[in-house]
Amino acid sequence: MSPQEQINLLKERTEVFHGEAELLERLQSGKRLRVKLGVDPTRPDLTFGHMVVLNKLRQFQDLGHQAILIIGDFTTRIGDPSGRSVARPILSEEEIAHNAATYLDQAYKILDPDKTEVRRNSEWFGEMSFLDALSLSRQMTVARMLERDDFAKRYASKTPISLIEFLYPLLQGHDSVRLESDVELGGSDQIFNMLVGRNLQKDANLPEQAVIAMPLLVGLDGERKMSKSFDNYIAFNHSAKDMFGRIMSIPDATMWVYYRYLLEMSDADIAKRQELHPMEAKKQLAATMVARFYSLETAAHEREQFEKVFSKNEVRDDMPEFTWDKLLPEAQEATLVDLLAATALPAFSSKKEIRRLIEQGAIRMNGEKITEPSMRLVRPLAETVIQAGKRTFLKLTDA
RNA sequence: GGUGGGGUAACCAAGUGGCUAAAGGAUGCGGACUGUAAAUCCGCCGGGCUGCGCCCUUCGGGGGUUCGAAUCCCUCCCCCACCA
Repeated sequence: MSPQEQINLLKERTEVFHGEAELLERLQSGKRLRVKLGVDPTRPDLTFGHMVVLNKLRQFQDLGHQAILIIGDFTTRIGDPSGRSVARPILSEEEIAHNAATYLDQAYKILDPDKTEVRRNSEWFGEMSFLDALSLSRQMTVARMLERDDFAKRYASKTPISLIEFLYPLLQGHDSVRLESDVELGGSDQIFNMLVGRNLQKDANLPEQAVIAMPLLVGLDGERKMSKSFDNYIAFNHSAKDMFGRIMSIPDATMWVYYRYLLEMSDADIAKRQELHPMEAKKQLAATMVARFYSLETAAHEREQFEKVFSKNEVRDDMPEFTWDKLLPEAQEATLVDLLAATALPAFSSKKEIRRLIEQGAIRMNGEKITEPSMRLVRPLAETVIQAGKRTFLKLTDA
């Protein structure tokens, strides 16, 4: 692919693309690009929000370029200033190693491991002296810092800004100097920090990195950005069932955003999809994503199960099984409430909650609605399928 | 260092002596309906119990006043803002 074609492709779906001209030159010189992405070792769970950036990184890899993941193990020790309400716990070596490994496992669902280099920024920060740190901070001015939009706003509204927050972008930028990255990728909340990297590289007489910011993906509610703290996310590690179901729960309008950023579908293809029935389009989205993280078979299975439960009002084929022996080994008879409570399933968080479910007509045994909260069961028990609402199913056997 | 504001259900936020397990909102859950775990409507939403009634725990921690406190007093802890 020609350099210009590469640029055109790489530009797709980005929110910000700085340094296009220099990047083109470098491509024309035949250079294999070094593309950097920072990783936060305090949060090992990747969500579909991360996928937007990872997809872009993968695109670079597919074009033959080198991806570099930076584990911010040093920066973690300082604590990310944006989460300043609560001091972040300092992670131990082991925790960082563990989180990094977990992170990589997930990231490799998208990235090509063979074209990925993993680095820790303690490599260089660990040996820097205070003097080094001071000379690093000389490369930034307060005025330049205050250009940053969120700092400017906070300063104007007299919300405190700690000095360390000023330092943070410098650290991130210094990573770029050390790695001599040609491109830095990130979410659009990272734009400023990434631009600082450009400045520092320039001061170090290095070619400046291009800065590519991807939009922040909207969450399941279709309004706020996807984030764990809003609980509106889908994680790489969600089960196939949950992944499928969660996608089905997004508002119709949001699914097109997902088609665009998660499946990287072209506008033309999206337009075609929009002719489908919205439910069908959403099912296809859900199935494609599940296939990506699990398999085609799993995706087909989940789609089938979903239709069974929600369209036909039937019961799932696969459900957890419990035996009376394990639940209540001593008892020869028990109330339904006690048995369900013993399963410890999330839907049965307390006995009160289970009674509530029964009172609301949510519990079915072998398809029959139970209305009596004090219902008792006696051993031996024939195999019984219990359903609580639309999402919780279990099979109960005697032993 | 000074001044002022604040800590309420594991989220936001009312409530300043009893009728407060504590308004309202958000989230969540259930039901109905449907084109989906979309939308809409209705209901539930601290826990326990031989349940429509009783018991236990809860309003930053501790102590006190009172027949009775989230609400008053004392004390301690923590957060925030403004001024230095």
